[in-house]
Amino acid sequence: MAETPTRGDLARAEILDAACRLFITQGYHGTSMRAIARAAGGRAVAGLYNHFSTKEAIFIALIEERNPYDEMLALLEDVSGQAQTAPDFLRAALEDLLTIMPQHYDFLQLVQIDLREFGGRTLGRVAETRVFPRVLAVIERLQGLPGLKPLAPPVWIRLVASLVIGYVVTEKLGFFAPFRQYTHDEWVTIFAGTLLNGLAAEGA
Amino acid sequence: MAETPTRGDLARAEILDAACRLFITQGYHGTSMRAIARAAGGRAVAGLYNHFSTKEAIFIALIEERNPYDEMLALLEDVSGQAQTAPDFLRAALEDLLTIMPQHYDFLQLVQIDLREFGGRTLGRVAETRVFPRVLAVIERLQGLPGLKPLAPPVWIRLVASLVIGYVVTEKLGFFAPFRQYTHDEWVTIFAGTLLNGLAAEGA
DNA sequence: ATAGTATGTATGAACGCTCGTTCGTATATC
DNA sequence: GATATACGAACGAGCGTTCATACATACTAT
Repeated sequence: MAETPTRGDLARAEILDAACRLFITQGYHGTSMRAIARAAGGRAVAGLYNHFSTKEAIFIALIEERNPYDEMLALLEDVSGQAQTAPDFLRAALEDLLTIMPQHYDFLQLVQIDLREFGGRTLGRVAETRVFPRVLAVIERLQGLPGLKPLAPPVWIRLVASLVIGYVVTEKLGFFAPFRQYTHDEWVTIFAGTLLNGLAAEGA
Repeated sequence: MAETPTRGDLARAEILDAACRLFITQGYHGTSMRAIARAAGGRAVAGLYNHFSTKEAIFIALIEERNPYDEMLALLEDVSGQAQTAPDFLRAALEDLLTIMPQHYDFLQLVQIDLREFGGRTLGRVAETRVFPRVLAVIERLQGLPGLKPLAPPVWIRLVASLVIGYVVTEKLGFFAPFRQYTHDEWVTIFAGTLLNGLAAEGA
């Protein structure tokens, strides 16, 4: 395996790269096949159809082949196996996810496009078959750890998802705020530090 | 004032309602003028141009006329005037924002569309002139309150924004999770309760 | 009160353009 | 010579927008 890529493989990848860039900045319906062809090395439109049967097939390929779920789930499972208390788990998981997330910014944008313009159909297929089962297993293990308030398990996945998604979206919104951008370390401080410890320790 | 609305006013509002609905579910470029006309009482396309000069003008009108900034800023300023400590402020502000936010779900969706398909131009104009000055004033007042960790002021607006946005987006994502939806009270418990108090009190 | 008129609001048909896709064919690659 | 990949040209369909025109409403002059 790891065969040397054929000319077609390279073309396919170049098309996916270009399409991803355009989908993210213009949306799916705002991106034309001609624009993709132009951005993928100035090709002709017709050539795209040697690699993808339709425009939607390009989008589906991006969601299915370029998602970070395997990497993220592996880390989550690793953390869940090591943490001794629920707060430990949450803090470690946040640290890991906040590290991985920015490396897959493109995919998160694609997710939002799928939600907006396809009602989430594309992501839904991937999540239901490949992601949720493993997340549920992690939550189950988490149930046995001390330091967990009596909240239903889904709260945890939503809590983490909310923080991480908020982090990413806010970074984007930050464009409008006349403030400097914050570093990764500052974000970890804010979420896992200030939020979980400092504030409440001093609060009412 | 408060004149009785003319036939044109009613038509205009009906068009905006229909356009908002379609933009949210299909995106800006995924929504056609004909689809808007059809959804706005089965009108003819040409009639839309008696009320809006272009398709983009409809979107701009939605962002400019149907944003909740005045209401939200008034509440934020009210809370900031009453709170005696920074944690008090954060908790009260969260409670208020989580109450208001779901009532303006549509607008938050429009914001995301503007970010995606227009690079945020539309929202940017509104935010810079009408929103940021007032937010900065609140942050300034907050600086004088006890219980505030030595973080730069922008952290606070980002923190709140992150939580609120995450909450809204996660509610949307919840569609894919095989869990029940959570009530407003449960969310307040999770954010202002568990997050700020319970967890850290039991954590390391 | 009535007739006439200006104004606001609606319409169907059409224009030029771009869209996603297909076709026939040419050029690489093996 | 077979197969994979590329191309230019063309298709029908749908797009945003405009135009000429008709109906509804409100105001003015009689």
